[in-house]
Amino acid sequence: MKNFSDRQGEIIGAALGLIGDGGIQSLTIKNISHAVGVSEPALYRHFTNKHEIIQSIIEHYDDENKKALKSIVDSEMLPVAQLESFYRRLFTQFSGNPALSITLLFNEMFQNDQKLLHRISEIMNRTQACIIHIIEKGQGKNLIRRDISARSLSTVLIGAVRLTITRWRLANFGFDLEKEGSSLWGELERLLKP
Amino acid sequence: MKNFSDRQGEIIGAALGLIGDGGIQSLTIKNISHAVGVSEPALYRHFTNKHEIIQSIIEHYDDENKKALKSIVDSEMLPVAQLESFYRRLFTQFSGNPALSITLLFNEMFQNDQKLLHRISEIMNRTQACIIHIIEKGQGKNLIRRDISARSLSTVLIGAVRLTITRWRLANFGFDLEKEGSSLWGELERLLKP
Amino acid sequence: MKNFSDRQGEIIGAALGLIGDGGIQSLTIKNISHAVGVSEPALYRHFTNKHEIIQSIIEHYDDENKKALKSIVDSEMLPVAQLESFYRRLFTQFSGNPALSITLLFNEMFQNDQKLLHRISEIMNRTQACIIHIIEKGQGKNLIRRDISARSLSTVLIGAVRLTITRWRLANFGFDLEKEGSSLWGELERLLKP
Amino acid sequence: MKNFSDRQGEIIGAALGLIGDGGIQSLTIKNISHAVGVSEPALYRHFTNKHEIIQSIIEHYDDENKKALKSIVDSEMLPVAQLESFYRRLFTQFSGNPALSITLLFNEMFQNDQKLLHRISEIMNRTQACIIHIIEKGQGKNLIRRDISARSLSTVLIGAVRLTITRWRLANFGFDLEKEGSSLWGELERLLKP
DNA sequence: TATGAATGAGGATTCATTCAT
DNA sequence: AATGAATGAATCCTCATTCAT
Repeated sequence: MKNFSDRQGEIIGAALGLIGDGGIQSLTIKNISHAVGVSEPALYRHFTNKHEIIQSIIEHYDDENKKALKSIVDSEMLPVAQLESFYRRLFTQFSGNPALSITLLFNEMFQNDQKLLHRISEIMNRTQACIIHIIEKGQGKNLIRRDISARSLSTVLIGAVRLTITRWRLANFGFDLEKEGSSLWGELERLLKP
Repeated sequence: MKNFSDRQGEIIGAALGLIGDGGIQSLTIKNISHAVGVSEPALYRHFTNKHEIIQSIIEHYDDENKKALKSIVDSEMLPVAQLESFYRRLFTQFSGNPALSITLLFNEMFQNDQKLLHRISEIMNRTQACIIHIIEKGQGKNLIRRDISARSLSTVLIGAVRLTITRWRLANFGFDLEKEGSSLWGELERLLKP
Repeated sequence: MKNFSDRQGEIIGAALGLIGDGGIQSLTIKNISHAVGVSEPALYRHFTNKHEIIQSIIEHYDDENKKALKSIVDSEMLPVAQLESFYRRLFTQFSGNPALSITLLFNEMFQNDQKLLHRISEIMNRTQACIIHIIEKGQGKNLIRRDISARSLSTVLIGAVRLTITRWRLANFGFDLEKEGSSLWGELERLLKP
Repeated sequence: MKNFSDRQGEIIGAALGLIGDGGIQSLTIKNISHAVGVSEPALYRHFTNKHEIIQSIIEHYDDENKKALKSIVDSEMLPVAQLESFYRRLFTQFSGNPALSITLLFNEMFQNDQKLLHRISEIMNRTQACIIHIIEKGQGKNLIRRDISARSLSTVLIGAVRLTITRWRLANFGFDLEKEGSSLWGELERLLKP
């Protein structure tokens, strides 16, 4: 859990915003420095590299993600409620900060950097492992159908979330993501029932 | 349905390969021309723009996609079999040509081009509309569960496919996509049952 | 007096038009070939070079100019009438074909080609020599003031013409050149009077 | 009245020199940067564009021109002396810095840029308006002939200057411009007399 | 901690020209 | 006589990065 300075936080925020608005193509040192309101060389006081900035974005996202997952898993809720909680958190979070939605898609962006790709893969796997764990608990208590593997159910769940958010982005954030997510959840819940 | 010349086809192929290997970042005129084996200016005989090359990639993908969808919808198969057919086609196709998998992810790549984004959105919507139509037929014949809307089921289905392929990419094409897809399908089928 | 083929004439015409519309910057092989309606390599059947095309434009202009001057000098008119005739011819000619006005300004365009520059200088000098000759005849007959050298008077005359046409170009051909020229001539005539 | 930094001044100077030597054709970013002694990208720290460089050349010229005109008009000299002063300033100035002579010919160079053309037109008109004003004052005091409009006289005057300088350029700066100008002025003065 | 100035490498694109057909 | 395809050289410009201050 790296600790970022204020300026570093600012920079990461600006970078996230830029990626959200215009894709990685618009993540240039010039754009970041403008967004932060400093000169270009100033960035090199806070990060050795453009690459380090990107890495930090991912680590930053990972931190937040880990915390949220932990708080859900550690809670006393029933498994299905935990899934719902996880599920709703995503939609609420993205609704409030559309730029964040880009994090879901990191894997497409850093194709030319094996190390980064590997890191992203790790993060995705950890999240899925967590979901699987919750589902298995639910299946153990017979609250979730057992005729389908926890793994497949997790794929269905996460896949549906990702696709919905992708469509939201493509629609230029033009529909109410939380409402859409809410109505979808009602159906997904039915899908999970034993 | 545009008709591409031989060279145009070659260029589109090379471009697809480059995107597949290194993301849009590596889709440069230089790289394309090297891949095709000609000089950079030569490309401008065949496309007026780099942008036109990108557009053509998308149109090319759209053509193939449309054909495949049509042949499935026009077939005599039962709805669930049609879904399976659509589903398997994707996995087989991508298995054979990993670079193609990039097409699923176009939406993440051309963030700074509203027109292109819109076109991609259109293509995605058409595909989903088609899936929904099949599911509704299945629901009409009581072959597919009716307690969940066709739309939600399509989201679940497509989302699961996309996520699986994404994971395959992230794993560096390191597992057998078709096998993974096959086992997932067995479970999805059970999910669809009334 | 070179003889140009039909196609060569067409090409020279197109080139003149292009220069007139957008300056030498727009005199490209591509633009010329488009204007003529043939492919780019086709031009090389008719001229060995882009340079030769430019040269031919100048020679073409020279031919026309020489003919006009000769017909005026050979006429029976009085010197002042000859001057007026020369003067009016320019304004009428340019009025009818604005693109032609560019010829007056050749000297500014081919700055990097000493040979061409020299040729243009020659043409200008010949024209002025001719005007001087006419003025001297007028001075001999006491029809034109003698307190100012024929050379200076020619400079005044030609300078006024050039400036007027330049201003017309700058005004985007937005005023009636012939009318403007006519009214100016009335005053110039008075200036020449003994 | 824009304020240029030292480097900007250097760049404008280099650009003027290049245009003077080889026309706009030789005004390339590469040439300018070489002339200044820096790399090509360095120019973009000081001007956002090649276009902005060109614009600045014109504004720079305009500044100098305005100042000179003002000092002449504000002086106590008689109108004809003012004309002479204006007239001689041009010849002296150009004599000392042949590259500057190019400014007289800007109008021929930027044919494809309507905005720039308009600006040049403005500058020319202002200068002429100033000359006309002086002449009118002279006519009011009966120091300049009244049978010819001030406007026509200004055209004659400016036209003669421009033509002389053009010829000087064409002659490769091969004659003494100031002497030539001096002798011409003697005659022009006679032309102006009532 | 910050900046103004600079740069090498590389980006897309246009140019005049050549060559096989 | 004409063309489609190709190209080396040059165009303007942007990028991430460095360095002296």
